[in-house]
Amino acid sequence: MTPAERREAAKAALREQILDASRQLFAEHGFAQVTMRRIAQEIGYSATTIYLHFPDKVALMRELCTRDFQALQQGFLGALAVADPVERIRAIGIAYVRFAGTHPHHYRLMFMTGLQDAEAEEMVRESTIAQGDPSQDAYALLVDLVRAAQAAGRLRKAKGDPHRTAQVLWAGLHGVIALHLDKGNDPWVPWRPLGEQAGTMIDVLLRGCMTEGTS
Amino acid sequence: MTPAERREAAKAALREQILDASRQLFAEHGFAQVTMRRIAQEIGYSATTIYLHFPDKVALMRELCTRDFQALQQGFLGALAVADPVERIRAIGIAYVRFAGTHPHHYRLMFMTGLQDAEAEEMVRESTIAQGDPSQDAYALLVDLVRAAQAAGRLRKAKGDPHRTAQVLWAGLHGVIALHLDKGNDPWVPWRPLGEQAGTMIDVLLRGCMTEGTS
DNA sequence: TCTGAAACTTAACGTTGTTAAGTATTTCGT
DNA sequence: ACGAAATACTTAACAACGTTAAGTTTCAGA
Repeated sequence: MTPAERREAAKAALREQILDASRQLFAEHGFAQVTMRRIAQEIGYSATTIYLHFPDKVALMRELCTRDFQALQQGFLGALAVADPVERIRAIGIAYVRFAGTHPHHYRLMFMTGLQDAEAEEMVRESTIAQGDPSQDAYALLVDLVRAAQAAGRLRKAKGDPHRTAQVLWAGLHGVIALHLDKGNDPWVPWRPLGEQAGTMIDVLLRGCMTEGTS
Repeated sequence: MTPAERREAAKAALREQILDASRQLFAEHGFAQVTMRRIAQEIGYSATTIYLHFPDKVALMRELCTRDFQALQQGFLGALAVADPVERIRAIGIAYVRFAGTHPHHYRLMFMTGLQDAEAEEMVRESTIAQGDPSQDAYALLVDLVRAAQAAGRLRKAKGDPHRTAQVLWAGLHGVIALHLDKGNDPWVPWRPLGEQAGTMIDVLLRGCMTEGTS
């Protein structure tokens, strides 16, 4: 291994170390509560070293998000084995909620962080995920499943647009999760456990989207 | 008017001025983007003056939230005129989404701000709104409407718990709104306009909750 | 008119993300 | 193997933030 390679490998390793420390800290305390200096302390370097590997704190978060999208995608793979088109969608939904319940801070990072418009565009452009490819793009996968269920005559064709149905399904589950994370401890409302509430949501959504008498 | 009264009136007026300036700035730029110094500049006082009227920035936000809850409640009043139990729920939902679309930053402040557990408890305890009274508590109102629709045989009784159905309806709409606010500019997903998407959501949710053949 | 409290301001603290400048350390051409 | 240049990393610092302490003005009540 030439010295140049060795140097580059060490650099990549440190970059990975930064990502690992950040992931753990963000997951434990939340994005805003974690400072650059705290991350630096965790890896035994000074805070400014992080800026040799990432342009700023948001970029660090973005990289974690991109990777976590892929982890979420992995969680979907098991659900794809289900044969029935509607039950397959239900299984995907349950996997989605399970991910959110297991990694609440990751979920918040990925879906509840209002990044600016420019950042969002940049994120898509820079991303290594192939948009539209169902094996890599979770949203495209959901649209595909909806399309299949509609083709099988199990789901209604909402104005011929599978996106409409896919987005309703996604938004419904997101609503349950988001309220749970943001207001779950609000004593004003008698919340039920996340899994239970999400189960009810999936039931209602699917029933609302299904054709008559095919359940 | 005694001088003491005059002083107290002036103090209350300034307090109101702070609230007005904060509301407008928060609504335009968002909570985190507005600084205490910026608010102070707007009202022509120094930043520390605000602390003579509010303990901290979060308390300022809380006061605005409490008032906005009441404004939202007002928006519901018109919808209550609808006779049909199910259509009344639909009208309430539309009013809710309209509020979110008209005051996105207010909505974010009210429903997408993860306040700490202690703060949430304190907020309920300090609140002047009577919890459980449908004329003041929007959630209690929704539960009441669900109960009525169930009693009329139009909505299914989900395990005998109206909270379950109410929370599903709320979470569904919240999901549409939250995704719209946080990810609405994400070019990854072909989003539809908020009103349209929310309309689809209400249709699906109500259909999923209704008893057979009563639409 | 004097006194004391209330209203308000300036100065400052500690913390944040981030940048500038400086110091080792290491690689590479000769 | 030695000096130059690039690389890795650190310390010091900046501007901005929420917030607190201390000081100054204003003004009602005796």
